[in-house]
Amino acid sequence: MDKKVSLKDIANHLGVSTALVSYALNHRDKEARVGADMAEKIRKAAAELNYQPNVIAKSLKSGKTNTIGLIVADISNPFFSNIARIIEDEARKHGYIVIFGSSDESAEKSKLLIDVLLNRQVDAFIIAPSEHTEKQIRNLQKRKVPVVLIDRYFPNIETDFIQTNNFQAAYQAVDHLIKNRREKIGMVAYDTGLLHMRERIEGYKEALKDNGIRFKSDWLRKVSYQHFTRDVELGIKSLIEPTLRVDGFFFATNTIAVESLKIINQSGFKVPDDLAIVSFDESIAFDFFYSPLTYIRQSVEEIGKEAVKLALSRIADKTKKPTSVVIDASLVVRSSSKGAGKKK
Amino acid sequence: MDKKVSLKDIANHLGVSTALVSYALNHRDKEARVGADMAEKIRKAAAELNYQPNVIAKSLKSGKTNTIGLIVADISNPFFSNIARIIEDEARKHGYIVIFGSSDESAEKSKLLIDVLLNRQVDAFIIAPSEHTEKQIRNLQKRKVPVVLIDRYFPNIETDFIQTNNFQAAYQAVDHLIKNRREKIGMVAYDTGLLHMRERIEGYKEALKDNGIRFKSDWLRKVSYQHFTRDVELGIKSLIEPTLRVDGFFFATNTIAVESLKIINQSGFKVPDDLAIVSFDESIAFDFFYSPLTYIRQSVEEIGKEAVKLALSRIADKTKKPTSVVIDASLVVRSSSKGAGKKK
DNA sequence: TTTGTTTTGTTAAACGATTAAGCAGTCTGT
DNA sequence: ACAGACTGCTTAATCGTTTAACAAAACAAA
Repeated sequence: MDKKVSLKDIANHLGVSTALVSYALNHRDKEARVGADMAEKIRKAAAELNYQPNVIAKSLKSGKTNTIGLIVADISNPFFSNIARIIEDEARKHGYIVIFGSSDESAEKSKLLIDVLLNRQVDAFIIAPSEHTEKQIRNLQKRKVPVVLIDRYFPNIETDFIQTNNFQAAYQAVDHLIKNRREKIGMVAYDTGLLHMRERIEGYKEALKDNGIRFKSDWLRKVSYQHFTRDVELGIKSLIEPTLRVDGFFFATNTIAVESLKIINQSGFKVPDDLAIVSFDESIAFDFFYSPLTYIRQSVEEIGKEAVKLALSRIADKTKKPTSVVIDASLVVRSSSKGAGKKK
Repeated sequence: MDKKVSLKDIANHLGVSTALVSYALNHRDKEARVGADMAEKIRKAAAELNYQPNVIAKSLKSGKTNTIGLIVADISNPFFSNIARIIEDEARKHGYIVIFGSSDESAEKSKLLIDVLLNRQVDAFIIAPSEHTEKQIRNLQKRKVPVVLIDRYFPNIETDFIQTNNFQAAYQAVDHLIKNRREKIGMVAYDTGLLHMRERIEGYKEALKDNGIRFKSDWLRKVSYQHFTRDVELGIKSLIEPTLRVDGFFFATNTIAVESLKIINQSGFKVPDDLAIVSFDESIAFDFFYSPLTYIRQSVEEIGKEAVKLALSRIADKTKKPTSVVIDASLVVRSSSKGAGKKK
């Protein structure tokens, strides 16, 4: 009961060929014309010997590993680990397992990860792509490796992707702030060319415009991944200074929001009276902020499930036209964005 | 530049045997006595053709997959996703990748996962074991599959494991509460036989005892995974009722704490004046609770790194005596446990 | 000129499965 | 009685590597 038993072991044990054993265990009795009693005998022996097929060998033969490679910015970020969990469950339902890697928003790390996973012959990639990784994605496509992008996408690459309707969500959030009587709304976003971020910014601007508020470029603060803490602090502080003195904030992600809230907490300004706040994404922190945050809820459930679905259908048909799925987000209104001034 | 190029392709391209190519690319020039210029030629060709070895084939031959299987209760739980991130980085440094699975604290799911990963021929497991999975762990050991347990362990199984010193940490936490003039301290823990939980409870009791406080069994509330929300609510509510009216809480995990804080928030009791609080683990929520929580900080960094280290060393030597690593946790004191009553 | 020693390759088996093709027997129908 | 179909199983190639064992040629030593 020590070394693993192989097909050959079963074959020897019964004095038959490995071919027969393979057919029987794969329930190919009919096509392969395996005798009924022999099939039974083989399956019984397999069970007795506790035979477990060697998936590696299977993969080598079939060229399929039943493995999905998942690349996100950081698996320890709740947004991604939540998606990872959904993807894991969904993948296993279909007999796939998930290998993951964190790119830290770095194109080089991303490339390394893709190479590693490619060598592992993953059947498909699910990627939340970092900036400047277009070439990597294109390369995968050229090699006919199924790729599904999540959370972000590249407009000039035809890929399967699934994404929240960032424009709509941002628009809705900012519109909500304005409807709650805020007029000077600051936004803190990541300094990246990635489209999802640009869409959020566009939604913000459009909502201002449609409400007759002229966008001031000082209201938009872009923070870098490298100097995140510093940039957020500087950004928030300058936005609440008398010169600008915004009365509302729209945060482009939960990480930005969490960091910003710390600064706001130190500032003495009160939410929502002095400052109204809406953030993208969720965070358990939002629930415990003294004025629970209004936030944009992306359906990680749907993103994850759809991502696996797209991946599997592309594995099944590599030539089909790319599908893009855009899902609407919902605004969860809580106290941080309550109306200010006169009107209740 | 489409289909992947194999050793054979390079061999054909140069008109040599695959063996030679293999030797050259593995830099076995010396042992295999490959001509210096030929070796050069082969390596150049490989680079030109962008040869990437097929890891699956390698694995089949070598019996090694350079893969670590990670099984935790839930990858979307920050505690585990943080560990996962460390393990991922650490594993990749050594040429390993990580496949993960979430067991949801269920022994059946755990068994399924182990079987799946076993079939994938993972070189080692890193597992945060669920209750009633002793047999599964023993089985792996019997089959000589390297296993490292993290976060929890089984006292009657000799395994490599790495764990926080739960007793010490809990003792320290509760002792701290008492030193801050709390005398009726409630504890909410998971209802599980797993030793890590029992150790936390023991630490709690011992701290009470050493401080001359007689433990009342009503103070200890065990909540099930299945009826988590309900159990927590009932537990907290009964503990703050006049009959018991505890003046301090010790929460056994961050999940319990987060859920409990919600109830406490509704209760009207104030932290730390009416109730002092210390929790195990971290949570971003703790930072934003109006009275930031004092908590026990486990070093996920150390747990993750050590887990990989133990796994690799066991892969290298399967017969060595199991190593157990116990790391001390540190108490991060903040306002939620500030002294009550007279004494500042 | 043999015999040995190096040097530089090649051959072929192996890892553990899958699967097309082949080969005896046994039936069936006319 | 004999072609053809069917049954039940085996052979052997294959996936992409690795590696032990062998071989051929060049060269040195006797």
